[in-house]
Amino acid sequence: MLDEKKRKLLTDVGRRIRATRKEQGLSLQELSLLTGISAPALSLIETAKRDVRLTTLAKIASALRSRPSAFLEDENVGMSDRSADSSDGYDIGDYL
Amino acid sequence: MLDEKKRKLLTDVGRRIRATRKEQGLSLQELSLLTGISAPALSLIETAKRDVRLTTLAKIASALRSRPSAFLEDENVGMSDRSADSSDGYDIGDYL
DNA sequence: GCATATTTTATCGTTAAGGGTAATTTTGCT
DNA sequence: AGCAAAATTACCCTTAACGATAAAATATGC
Repeated sequence: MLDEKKRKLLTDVGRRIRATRKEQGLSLQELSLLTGISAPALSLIETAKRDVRLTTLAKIASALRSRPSAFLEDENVGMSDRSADSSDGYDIGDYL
Repeated sequence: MLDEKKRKLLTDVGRRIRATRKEQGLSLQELSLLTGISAPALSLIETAKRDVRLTTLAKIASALRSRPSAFLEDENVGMSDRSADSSDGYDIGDYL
């Protein structure tokens, strides 16, 4: 799974996390110490190879003194109506 | 895990999801069809018994024609024990 | 160039997310 | 009150997140 939309979401989040971490001059190891999340796991998250859980995102946001929603801010408001096919669910608006 | 802070985060998110769903007059089954997420799973999420993944949150947000960050809007910054080097501004101590 | 730090990747193990189903509880409505 | 719809809970199952470690790749500096 990890189709196009999911990829984009995770890519965006990962990119923002990395940008924030870099801004603060932190290495993955240092962020690992701050969050309790292993450096390899952080790498996977930042490179969009892992579908992070909410509490994990919260830990990262916290360590970076930010908010979880700060990494999610895209203004893709659901535009279309929602009639899904329910095969694998989703997509409704195709948010992009 | 699932300590106090995580609980609060998940409780907040679940409460907001439920509120949004109710506003739109949807049952868990209906939302299940829209999202592809099973009704039991949705129930667990809304009642803060499950640590939802990002893409799952995105599916729900999409079905509710909302944004993932809409469910996360909290002002809790920093549960961290990060030494305050405040390179960027706000240093809220921690939330809760 | 070489040495070093940082990051990525690869395994392995544990734990939990998520679907499915069924049973149970709760809510709503007449 | 009862009945139906909705929601919760409890299983089982598969898959993936996450930590740990080590190894490999990729910067970064000397």
